[in-house]
Amino acid sequence: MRTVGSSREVTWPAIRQAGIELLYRHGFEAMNLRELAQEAGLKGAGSLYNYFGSKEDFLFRIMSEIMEEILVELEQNVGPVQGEVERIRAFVEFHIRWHTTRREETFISHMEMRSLSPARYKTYVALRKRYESFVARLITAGCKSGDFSVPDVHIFTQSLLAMLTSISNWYRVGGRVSQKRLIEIHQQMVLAMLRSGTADLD
Amino acid sequence: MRTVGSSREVTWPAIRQAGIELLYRHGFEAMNLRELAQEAGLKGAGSLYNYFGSKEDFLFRIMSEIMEEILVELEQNVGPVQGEVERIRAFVEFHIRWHTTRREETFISHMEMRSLSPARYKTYVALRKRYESFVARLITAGCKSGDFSVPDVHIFTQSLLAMLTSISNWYRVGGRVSQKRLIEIHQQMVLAMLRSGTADLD
Amino acid sequence: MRTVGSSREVTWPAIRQAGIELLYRHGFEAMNLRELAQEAGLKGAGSLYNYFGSKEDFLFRIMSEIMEEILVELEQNVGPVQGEVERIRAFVEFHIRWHTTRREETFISHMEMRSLSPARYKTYVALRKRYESFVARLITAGCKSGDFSVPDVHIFTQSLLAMLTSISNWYRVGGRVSQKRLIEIHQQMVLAMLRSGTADLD
Amino acid sequence: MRTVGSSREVTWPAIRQAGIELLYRHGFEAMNLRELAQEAGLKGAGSLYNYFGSKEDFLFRIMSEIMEEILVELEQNVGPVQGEVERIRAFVEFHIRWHTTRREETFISHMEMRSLSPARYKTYVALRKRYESFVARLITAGCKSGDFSVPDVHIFTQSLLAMLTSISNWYRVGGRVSQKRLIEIHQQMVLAMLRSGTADLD
DNA sequence: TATGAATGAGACTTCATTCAT
DNA sequence: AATGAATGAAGTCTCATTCAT
Repeated sequence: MRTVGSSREVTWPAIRQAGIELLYRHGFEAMNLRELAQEAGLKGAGSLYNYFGSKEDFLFRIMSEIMEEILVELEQNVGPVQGEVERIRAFVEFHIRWHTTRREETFISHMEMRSLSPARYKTYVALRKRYESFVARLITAGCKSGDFSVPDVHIFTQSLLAMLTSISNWYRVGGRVSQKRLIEIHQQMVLAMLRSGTADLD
Repeated sequence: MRTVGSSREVTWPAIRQAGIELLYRHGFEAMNLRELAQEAGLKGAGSLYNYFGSKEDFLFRIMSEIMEEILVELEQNVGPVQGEVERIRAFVEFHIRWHTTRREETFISHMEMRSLSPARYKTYVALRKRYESFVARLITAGCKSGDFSVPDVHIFTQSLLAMLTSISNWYRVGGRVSQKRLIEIHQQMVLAMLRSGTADLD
Repeated sequence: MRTVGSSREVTWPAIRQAGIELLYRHGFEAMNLRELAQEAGLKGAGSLYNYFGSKEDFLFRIMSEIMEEILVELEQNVGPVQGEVERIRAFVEFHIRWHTTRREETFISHMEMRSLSPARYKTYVALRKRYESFVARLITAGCKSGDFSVPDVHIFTQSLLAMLTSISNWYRVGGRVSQKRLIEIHQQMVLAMLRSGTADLD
Repeated sequence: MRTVGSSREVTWPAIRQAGIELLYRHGFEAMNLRELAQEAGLKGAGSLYNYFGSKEDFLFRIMSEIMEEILVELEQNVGPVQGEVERIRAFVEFHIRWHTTRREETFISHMEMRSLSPARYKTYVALRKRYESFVARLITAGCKSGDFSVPDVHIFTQSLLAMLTSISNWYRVGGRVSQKRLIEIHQQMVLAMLRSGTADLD
């Protein structure tokens, strides 16, 4: 007898949530589907195959959903803001907020790319590039408007994202620094960096 | 028939080199000892156990050796330099140089921590902390001397290292940007960041 | 393609039977799970892990089931008999019959105790003690009733059981001596022993 | 550099002693040569092969030496005694004394026969048969002289030896019963058994 | 005769995946 | 859509044995 109410709309979210937890704790290679099934409330790993075609397919779905979600939220949070300085401030806030609130997802997104098959890797990288491009365009715009001045937009974008994303590695809710202050500090640092040199607008 | 002259002084370095390569390509969980043995010039995986007690012990040795090496080189390259500004410039250069030259080691050091047992994890983190402390002390000194001014030394250190380390993710020798220019750009960026706010000298 | 109808009720008995055979022929350390799987009608040793958690757990289950079985049969065969002399005769018959009919089980039960983990060893010894206690109580009762007279009940019990159990080492069905005669001879010997000295009824 | 004084006359006894200990503790299949080497004061298992040709050969040597020793002592202790009743008393004393004093050797001799190759098994069984024959002849002589009367000399011999040997399983020096009393009790029990029925002198 | 290291075989165990029910 | 069981492949690790030094 199966649990009442089990169905696609109930089971997949349970798998998804358990999956993120397990991917975060053990990593893709080290996690196993038996445990995933159990944590998702299923008795046997076989049932999972009603929801994905293979373990790697599962990983890809999790990672894609996360990426799509952040893209939607990025647009919602930063899209409407006017003025390059305000936009970059909004971006820093959004990025830090997301990556500290959803540490597990952040971690997975970065760590598990290597476990994707070449085809899915490409697809995923394309998705992620849309995020990076958003930032790169923002900076380029700021350079054109004269608000920013950086030596190399691409390098800058990479370094900026690495710096902001890395916060999730050490930040703990309820720690020495509040999220609000964390954001302020980084807004300040980023703006300083954004005036560090001559832009090349290639 | 075994290779003449094979012995501890020859075999361990071979294992180490092959190990770094495999850890980089596949990750700890996905790599396997048969392949490691083969790439190290051994016929069977069993022979490896003359050099470590378990797969995880192998990982720990590799990671520790890398960390110890970088600590020695850090001291050699930055230790003698005088003046905080020059020291930070030397550090940026050293860090970028090491992490772009030894991309595989860098990658491993960051990705595979999670595969260490709790005890070894602790030991390794302590080793790594010595590197971070070096940088934190440098920045603190600069703040005291008035050369630098940052909102929070600890946060700054973390973000700085993440930014610089991340270069190894995308930098390719022979790419659009020379190593020399890469270093200059980041020295400039870092110095800008280092004047981004009021220091707290806790 | 797997055999239709295979399921827990079919497979475990097959494993059990094959297991007893292999434990008898090779001993616990020398037997291997590949062969066990094959003899039980399974393709790979991995399948066995649906039925036990480890090789040692397998041993424990086999040994426990045997012990539980003999305890049930002891009760059925000797329990109802009245009068100490008749009871001891019934016991000798039952013990010899069981141990010569089920030589493999007997052998395993004695030889493989050493391969149990300390915890399981303890559990198993407790089970076995129930058998020994049954005999010890029988002899004690006989001493009290004046039918028997032995120097030391505990020592006597141990030696008696060793003697009777050892029959399975050399007895072969269809040999020089019939099972019936074997039983008679030992009943006679045991009764002689049971009148060999002054009882201590501690 | 090897330990001074290491030589055949020193090393083999060390191996022998360590071997008996390990065979007793772990059993033949479960013991391993690395540990044996170490406990014998050698650094590597390779050295052992100066003293035996294979692990099984090692086992055979240990077991044979033990058997030969007990045969010599049997002759020394029981051979000179006159009169069947006195001889059987002497035998019971000797057997119990040997098997309780040298518990490890006793245990090994019984448990590890199964690990011998067929050829060595045969050789070893022949050796052991000499011991059993000694006892069988003693009983036969007693039956002829009218001192004893047993239903079946062969069965009796087997059961007698099993009973006496089993003492080593539970007897502990310093326990409830002294060795002296243990011997007396069994002498009494054995003599009772020896008058339990009509001898067949086949 | 001892040592250190290599070999090769094999062991237990785990796991993604499949499939009848 | 879930379950229980089987499959097959692979992985880590152990160990007797060999051999150059």
